[in-house]
Amino acid sequence: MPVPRDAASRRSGIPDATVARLPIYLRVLGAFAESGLPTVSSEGLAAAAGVGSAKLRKDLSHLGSYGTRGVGYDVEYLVYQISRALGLTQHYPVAIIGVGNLGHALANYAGFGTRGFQIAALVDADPRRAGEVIAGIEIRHLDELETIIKEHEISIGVIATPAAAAQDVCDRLVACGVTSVLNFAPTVLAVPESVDVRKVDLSIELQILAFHEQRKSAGLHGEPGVAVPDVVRTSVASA
Amino acid sequence: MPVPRDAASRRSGIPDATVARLPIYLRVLGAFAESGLPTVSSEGLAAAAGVGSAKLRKDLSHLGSYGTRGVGYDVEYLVYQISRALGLTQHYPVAIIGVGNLGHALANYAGFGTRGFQIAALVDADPRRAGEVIAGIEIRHLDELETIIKEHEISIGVIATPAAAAQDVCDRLVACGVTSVLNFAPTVLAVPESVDVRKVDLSIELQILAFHEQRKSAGLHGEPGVAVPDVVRTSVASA
DNA sequence: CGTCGCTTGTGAACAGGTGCACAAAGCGCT
DNA sequence: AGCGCTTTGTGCACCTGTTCACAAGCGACG
Ligand SMILES: NC(=O)c1ccc[n+]([C@@H]2O[C@H](COP(=O)([O-])OP(=O)(O)OC[C@H]3O[C@@H](n4cnc5c(N)ncnc54)[C@H](O)[C@@H]3O)[C@@H](O)[C@H]2O)c1
Ligand SMILES: NC(=O)c1ccc[n+]([C@@H]2O[C@H](COP(=O)([O-])OP(=O)(O)OC[C@H]3O[C@@H](n4cnc5c(N)ncnc54)[C@H](O)[C@@H]3O)[C@@H](O)[C@H]2O)c1
Repeated sequence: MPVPRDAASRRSGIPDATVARLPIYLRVLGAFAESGLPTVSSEGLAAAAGVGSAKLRKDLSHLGSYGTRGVGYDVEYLVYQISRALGLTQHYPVAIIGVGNLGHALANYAGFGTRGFQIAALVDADPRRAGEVIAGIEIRHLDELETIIKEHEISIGVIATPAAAAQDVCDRLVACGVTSVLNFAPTVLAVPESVDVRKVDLSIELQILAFHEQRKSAGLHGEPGVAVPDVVRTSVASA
Repeated sequence: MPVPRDAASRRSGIPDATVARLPIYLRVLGAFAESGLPTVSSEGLAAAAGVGSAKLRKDLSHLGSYGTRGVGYDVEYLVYQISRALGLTQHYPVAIIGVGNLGHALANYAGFGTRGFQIAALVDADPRRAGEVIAGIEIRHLDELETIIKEHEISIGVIATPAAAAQDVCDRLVACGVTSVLNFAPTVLAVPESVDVRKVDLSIELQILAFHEQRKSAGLHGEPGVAVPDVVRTSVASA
């Protein structure tokens, strides 16, 4: 029985690009709701979210036909529908592994819990850190990792360890049932296909910005649109 | 004079998707270089970077025809070429605005300076923070923002203030010449077209993971690929 | 020097995502 | 009820990016 639906539909019914934007809409809608606005047009919402209105309408159309022609979308109802589509009607406990500089900031981050996420565990390899309490959560030692993950039925792990430890930690998380990982360490993690990994990488972001900076300054004293000037293959190591 | 080159070429010669991956290749190549490996095949490099080998070859082909058929790519030379393409032969001073939990972590982050970036200034609105020294840099008060940016000729700004202050800070940065912004605050920033903004948003990442989590657990006790069940439009506010 | 095996670079097909433009649909006003 | 104004939802064309598959190129080896 061939089911030649397109790949996006086969997986979830909602395209990845849309899923990545839904949280932005959700946040903007939250602000609208607080200011008491009952409805928004696609135009208004799109402007606030920094996207085109057609794209926004197409995104929302994947969730269903909410919205009233001639009027717009009911803010509260749309918040509910997007939340439901994203799976935010459930609460997800998360564990943070590696409570150094970054891990501390994450643990203290208030915006964490606002949308259905709750820090259930903090884990670090350094025995001196064990026992320290941050934001009401006690740091536990790495030895207890498996116990803690299973005890709290954690399915989302946040890795904030040094790069060298990340793959190891990730393997252990996956082994005890974690199926989603948010990785702050600058490494490519290898995981089974059934596990989702997203990465947040500061230095990659900066390097992308640097690329565009270079483009801009090159344009100032040269032809716009010229290719990168080629260099003779000499003195490689000197640069 | 019509110049119907494709849009990617018109902008820079290198597609955006490729630019976003080059830093990953660069990091992996760095590891290879340290372990003394003289050359890599596209297969080997692709595996370490977590991409397909064809994609990697196409990416590299946008920089030029480095690489030797039957052999692979010279690791050191490729590092140099990618660095050059990304504009990392120059050094970029960056400013961090907002030195709270997150700002402190960023300022202490060693991996920052490793690839041509250097923290040139720390700025915070809280007068009690002014004078504090982190990683050898003194925190300055927000009032001095314009002076500092111009003094150091900073073109890349990192915003780590609360969301409410982000747009304001961004406007001021742009006004004194900053052309690239890395935004950690959960807000959509409005900027002129000539300015690049990239955002790092923890809660968006988590929400995307939550979406996939939901998909997985739905699959366990239902049909895979079913659409989201529709709900009657009642009791909107109750959820 | 010719041949063989390996790996690059790329044309071409494909897939996913975007933006335009408009018909369909609801609302309010007369 | 009818009309006109507004805004949604979507078909369609376009464009960017991915994947496949293979000819061309290079080194090694006999
Ligand atoms: N600090 C930043 O702003 C920043 C920015 C981007 C990326 N990162 C990355 O985030 C990671 C953490 O950065 P940081 O500045 O917090 O470093 P850090 O050295 O301050 O903290 C690392 C923590 O991880 C713990 N740890 C080490 N091995 C562990 C293991 N196997 N299991 C559990 N915990 C372990 C250490 O005890 C330490 O507390 C690094 O990979 C870094 O590259 C940091
Ligand atoms: N802490 C995290 O892990 C984390 C994660 C993701 C996103 N964020 C976001 O990053 C931002 C900072 O988070 P944080 O935890 O460091 O908050 P924080 O409250 O600890 O720090 C904010 C700092 O910004 C300063 N500030 C306020 N207004 C300012 C202004 N107009 N100009 C300059 N400085 C100003 C404050 O004095 C304070 O030092 C927030 O927008 C937060 O939502 C934080």
